[in-house]
Amino acid sequence: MASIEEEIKQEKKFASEHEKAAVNIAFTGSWLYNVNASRLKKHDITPEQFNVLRILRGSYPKPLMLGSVTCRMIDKASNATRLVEKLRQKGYVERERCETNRRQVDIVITAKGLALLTKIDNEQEEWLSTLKSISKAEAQELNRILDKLRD
Amino acid sequence: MASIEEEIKQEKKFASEHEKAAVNIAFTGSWLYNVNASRLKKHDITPEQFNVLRILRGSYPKPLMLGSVTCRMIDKASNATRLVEKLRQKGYVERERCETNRRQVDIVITAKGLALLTKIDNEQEEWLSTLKSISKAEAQELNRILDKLRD
DNA sequence: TTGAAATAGTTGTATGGACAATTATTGCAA
DNA sequence: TTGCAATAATTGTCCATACAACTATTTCAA
Repeated sequence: MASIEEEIKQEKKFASEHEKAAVNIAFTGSWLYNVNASRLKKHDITPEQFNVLRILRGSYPKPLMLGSVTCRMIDKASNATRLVEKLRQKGYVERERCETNRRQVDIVITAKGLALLTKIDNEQEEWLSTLKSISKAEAQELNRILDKLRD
Repeated sequence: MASIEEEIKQEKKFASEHEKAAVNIAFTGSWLYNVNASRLKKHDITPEQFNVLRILRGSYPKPLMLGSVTCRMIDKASNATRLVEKLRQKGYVERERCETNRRQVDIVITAKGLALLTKIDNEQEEWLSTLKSISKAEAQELNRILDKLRD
């Protein structure tokens, strides 16, 4: 097992378990992101775009306004506009100005977007196997501690 | 406590604890990054630049070649060149072509860079308090599980 | 000895995130 | 009623990452 100290070739010990945990979360998050990005790459889609598509599938066939997409995103950002525009150019989503409140923009996933997600679903097992070095109980404990950490 | 489902306003349950853990790591990592970025902002430095400076302090007064900086970084990237250049412009590091192997570039932290880190060290307690909602034992367990996950 | 392979770093382009300024629309209170 | 504040989205700028192409230097084997 490669400890976090070995991974970042750190000579000195961390000052505390808490500081080590902060680095470990960042490092593991980055590692996980790259594994995910590489499996999505063959579908010509980024993890961020994939995340937005899954959010839209969650509300399908009801559209979501842009702000609702943003607040469900893993990385809250102000550039949902640009992410959605990329997905629109690829034909995975459609945008329409909301008629009842013309400030809003309604976004809905297309049949092509749904088909892409279905295709990726079929590879889900392979992707999840990346995480199988920990047990279900350990995954539960991990989730519990991370939720508590953000308190 | 805000569970990860609440944080991303997910109606459906995750298919598995493992999938939930993957999202939880990404979400918590992003949250932690933003807390860190905001405390470093008053020093006009980014978390990535801060990380590079700490790496250079770790080897001070011995310089590190660029490749050694890269392999110690949390986010391995190919743009250590540009990160170091930003730090050089701010006067925090110096670069010099290595005389024994002219392909390499030696990088060393300056007195100004060391002084900046000392100043930030003094705020370390405040930053670490962000993580204090979990106990030391929980931090240890978290580190154990994350190390195992990357196996 | 010499030229191909390996090593170390740099640079261009695309993607995404942070933040601030701006536009358009709606709501509301004096 | 009107004009100011709030809401929703867009846009510009900067920083960072991913990846590929490229330069310079060193190594090594035919």
